[in-house]
Amino acid sequence: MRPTPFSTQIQSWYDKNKRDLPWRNTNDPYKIWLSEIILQQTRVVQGLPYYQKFIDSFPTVSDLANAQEQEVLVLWQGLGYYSRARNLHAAAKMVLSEFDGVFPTDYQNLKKLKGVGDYTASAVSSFCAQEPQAVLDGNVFRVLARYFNIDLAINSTPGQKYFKQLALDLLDKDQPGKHNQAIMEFGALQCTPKSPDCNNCPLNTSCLAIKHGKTDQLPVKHKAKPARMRFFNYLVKLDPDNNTQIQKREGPGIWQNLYEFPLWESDAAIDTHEVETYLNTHVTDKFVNLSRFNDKPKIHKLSHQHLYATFWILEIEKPITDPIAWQDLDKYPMPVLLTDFIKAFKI
DNA sequence: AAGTCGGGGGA
DNA sequence: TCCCCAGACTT
Repeated sequence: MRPTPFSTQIQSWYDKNKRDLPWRNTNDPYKIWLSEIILQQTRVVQGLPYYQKFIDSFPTVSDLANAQEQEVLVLWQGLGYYSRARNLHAAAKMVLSEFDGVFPTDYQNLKKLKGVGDYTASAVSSFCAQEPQAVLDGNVFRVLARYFNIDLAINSTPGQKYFKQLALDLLDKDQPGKHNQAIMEFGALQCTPKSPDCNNCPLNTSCLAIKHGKTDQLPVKHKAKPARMRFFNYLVKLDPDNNTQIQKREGPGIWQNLYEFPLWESDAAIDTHEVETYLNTHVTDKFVNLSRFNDKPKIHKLSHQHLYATFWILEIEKPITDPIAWQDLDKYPMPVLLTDFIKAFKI
């Protein structure tokens, strides 16, 4: 079957404008999958160094499966959405246990892997096995919404169904992998979210958003509810040997399986006196000095939470019972809020 | 169907 | 400041 004019033009644009990215120079489904997990909700420039680190540390899916989760999380540190890293590791183990170490390339089996949803299964199966599956990511939503002037919300159920069918109708079944990569690259480089370069676009004569002057209003997306505020008081203990104490964050919630200093979450900003009261009733270590590291709360913004963090330095009288040497902190995966503090704090 | 899960960067 | 980024999972 002949590709649609849309696909032909997109692929022609792709031939001239595609970036040279490392995961485009391989057919190894393990590497393709790894790149797709890293790139979920993540810009290429941000994900690129992480991809290289993972390939260097774990050249094969067996290497990844045999690692400790903590190693994987340390490598993932700073990239966010840490469930991706936990699921990545679990999926690698599944490949060994359920697929005899052979990474699947078909949609149905890919979808069984933890962390692999419709997008990633479509991407890997179309790239590696030329399976006729249409990808639907933020780029594709934007390109299709504009080119066909569709105002269904991309984060509504009717919108998802409509765009999925449209993407499938447009797919070049003979070259689904190239088609999918082309439309995503087109969205990333040409049909950008803000101020797209429509004057220099090969589709500008047939684009319905341009025709109706609605390019800057598409795609339509329902707004997220505003973030909630949280107040984190980190108790940074230092004993006479310059050892400190950290603990693993258990689920549910943010930063599962990452480490942090002992945390007191309060329902408002706290002053020194209130911290002293808290310490006297909740912390058994005797401290010889208490000081506040940051005068104003450090604001750390996540998608759905705004964290107001204060670091309290506690000089402890006796050696800590479960000590961590300060210089060993980098062996533990931690959120950026804490690695920034550790970087700034000099003993 | 709505909420949750990070962090960074562009305008 | 707001929005988006090669989405997936839970409730």
